[in-house]
Amino acid sequence: MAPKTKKQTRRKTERPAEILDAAFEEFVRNGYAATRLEDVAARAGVTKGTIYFYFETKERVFEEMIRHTAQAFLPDLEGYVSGLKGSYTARLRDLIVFVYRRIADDRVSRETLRFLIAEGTRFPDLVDRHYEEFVRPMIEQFQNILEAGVAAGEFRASPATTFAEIVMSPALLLSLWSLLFGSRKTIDIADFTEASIDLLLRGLVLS
Amino acid sequence: MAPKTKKQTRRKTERPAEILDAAFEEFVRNGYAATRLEDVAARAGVTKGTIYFYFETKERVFEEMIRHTAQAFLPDLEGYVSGLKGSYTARLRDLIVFVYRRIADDRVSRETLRFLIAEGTRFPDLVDRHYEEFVRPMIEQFQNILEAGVAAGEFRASPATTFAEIVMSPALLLSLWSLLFGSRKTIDIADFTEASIDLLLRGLVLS
Amino acid sequence: MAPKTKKQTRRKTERPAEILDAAFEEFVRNGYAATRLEDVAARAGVTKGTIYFYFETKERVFEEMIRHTAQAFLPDLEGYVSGLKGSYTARLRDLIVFVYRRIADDRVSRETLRFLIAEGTRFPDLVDRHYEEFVRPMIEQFQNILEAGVAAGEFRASPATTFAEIVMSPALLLSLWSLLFGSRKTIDIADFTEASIDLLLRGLVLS
Amino acid sequence: MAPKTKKQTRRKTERPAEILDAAFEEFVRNGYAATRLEDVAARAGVTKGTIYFYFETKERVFEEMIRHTAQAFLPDLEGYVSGLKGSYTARLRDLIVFVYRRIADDRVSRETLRFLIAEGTRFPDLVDRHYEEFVRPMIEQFQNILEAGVAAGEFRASPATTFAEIVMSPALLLSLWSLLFGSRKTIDIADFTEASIDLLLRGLVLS
DNA sequence: GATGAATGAGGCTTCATTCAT
DNA sequence: AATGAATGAAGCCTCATTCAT
Repeated sequence: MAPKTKKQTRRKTERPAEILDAAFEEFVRNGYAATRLEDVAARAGVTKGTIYFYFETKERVFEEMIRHTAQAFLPDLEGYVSGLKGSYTARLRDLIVFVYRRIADDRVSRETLRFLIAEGTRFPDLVDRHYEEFVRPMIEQFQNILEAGVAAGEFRASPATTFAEIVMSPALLLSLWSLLFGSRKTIDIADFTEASIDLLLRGLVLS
Repeated sequence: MAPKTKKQTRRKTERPAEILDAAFEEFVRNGYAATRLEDVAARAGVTKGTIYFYFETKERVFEEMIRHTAQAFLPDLEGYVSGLKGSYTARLRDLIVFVYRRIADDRVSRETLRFLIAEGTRFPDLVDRHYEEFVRPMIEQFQNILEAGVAAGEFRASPATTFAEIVMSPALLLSLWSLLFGSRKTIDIADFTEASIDLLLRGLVLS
Repeated sequence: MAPKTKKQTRRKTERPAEILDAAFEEFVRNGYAATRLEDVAARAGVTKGTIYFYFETKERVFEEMIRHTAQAFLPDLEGYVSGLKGSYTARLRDLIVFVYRRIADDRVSRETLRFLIAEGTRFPDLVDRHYEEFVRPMIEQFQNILEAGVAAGEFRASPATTFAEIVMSPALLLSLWSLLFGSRKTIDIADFTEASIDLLLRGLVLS
Repeated sequence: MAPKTKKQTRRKTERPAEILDAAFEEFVRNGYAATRLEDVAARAGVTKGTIYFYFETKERVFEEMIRHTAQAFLPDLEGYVSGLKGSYTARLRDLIVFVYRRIADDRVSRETLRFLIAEGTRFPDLVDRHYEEFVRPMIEQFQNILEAGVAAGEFRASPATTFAEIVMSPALLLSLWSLLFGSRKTIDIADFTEASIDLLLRGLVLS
């Protein structure tokens, strides 16, 4: 096993990921239509042709890029949830902080949201896939805690406990705020999160 | 003034608006980059050249279209707010219903949000303009009610009263939901709104 | 009626034909695949874009080019045949000379045959169209004369009189010869035609 | 020599022929320009690189393919002719049947003709080579019989006896017919051949 | 001998924009 | 005001060819 073989093998294996990483950056910079595959190639350190060796079309690059950057959130989420302890109030608070950080703070998640909103009409399968792998699991986790909290007599059985989406909505606002205004107008994420949690728990928890 | 002249005059005056309406539909259908000015022209019942008589570039058409469709929200909002009566709780509830309908239910607002998210990087002025004309006034109105409610001893002086954006976040979620999933996955807007209001007021109002 | 208007109108009308004429020359020079539309444009004195204003694709240019160059043979043939006089032997001879000249001598017909052979698999409709407009009428005219000649007792009722195609075959050989060998190997068309006619009539005519 | 070695050796020797056979099929299917060497490779069960081990360029593959498929006609022809017996009329008839079958009936000959017509301008050497190895020998054989028949007093000394090509022309028509119309329009080869022979001999043979 | 990853020139096609009428 | 023919820059994609392994 000469190192040479190893190097090339690694190359062949890593190339697609390198290309998709470069694609992410270029698509972020210019949007789907205004991005030239040649620039993606240049950023990845290859030439146009190489991209077409791994991906059939520009659309395919985009789709795979979304898939690529979206990987491995589910395990994180489930791992985190299974580690939650304490009262349901505490668990809800912790999960909110965890999820808000992911949605509002993480550049990749944020820009992926932009892609899905901007190009979702052209790539409905991507959106649905994202729903299954991101949105639904997240909502279900919140739902679980809400229902368990209600069952445990910790939370009030309000209509809001059937709309776990509500709990996520301030995080979405933060994400959109960042997408729209970038650094021109900022919201203090920590304070905003705290305020949201405060409001939420006051509305939920039985006094 | 023969009727012909009159009609033609009206035509001349309406042309730009007709073009912008057509542009809105085409940009919705395809997104900014994938929309061809020729299709806009066809939909408006004119030819490409005519568009260039009224607008300098495709970018200009897009910008004017955003302005055009966004007009006349401010007066509505201020008119509505000035008509609010009763307790601050009641006023807040009424304003939320009014605003949610606008943000979540109105196709034009929704698609404008998509445009701003998708193309905001390319048109930061548009976004900022929108902030001034939509987002800030809305937030201020909520802020006013929240502060007045606190001052009146109706609302708790929670951190949330300094983040009026939170109040709008469920509406944004509804809007995004619709942009992403269209008719594939729906949330009952009325129920969702009620649940949001319920949660919010429980969190805010002093018992 | 300013001459300017006239000029432009004429332009608009003539452009397609000019492009197709240029296309014929370029396709002859390089074949279908190796011809660049840009060269066609240059030869026609326009730019690439103009071609796409009039024709959807390169394939369409090719198809229309074939149609364009093929026009107006049918009228010639029928006109010629209706003018034929004398014995059927004489008529047959005259028609052979007329048709051979067309098939073997005319560069456009010859190169069209090459196009059809080379690209016929890709454009079967073109081939079938050509059969209907060229081959079948020609055969029918020969068939008519052969049958009339037999009926009149001038020709022998041989199996060949049911295969009028045979009569055309020496012309095809001449055409192919020219397509294959160009000026490298030549056959004296007049002599060859005479020899063919001589052989044919000896085989057909009742002594 | 283990059987493995033997097999591999045989492989090595046969590879070029296998590639050329595959090339023939692909070139038939798509024409020269539209055929991708990768498809040739796939059909031959090798990879692109292998083709370049045996052939320098795509042009070379094409040229060699033509040579490869064209091999071994000359021996057949000469063998057949040397076996002919009987009157010159009978010999001519037999040779016509033999040659017609080859030209009109054999798929390889037919498609080779298509290649030569389609790409002959780009590969004049191929055409000339074909002339020397196919066309000229064939014509000479006919010429020989015609001249011998005239000398023997069997055939009339008509101008046609100096144009042996005429004798081959119905076969060419059959071949072209098949190339152009494939199975869409068919001519009964046997009947057509009989009719041609009948006509020809009536025109040639002294009564 | 054979592989297949990588290259890059080249062509088709699109479309924003211009301008003579 | 409006038309629509014409332009030409630009980008996607193909594929013959190379070469390290």
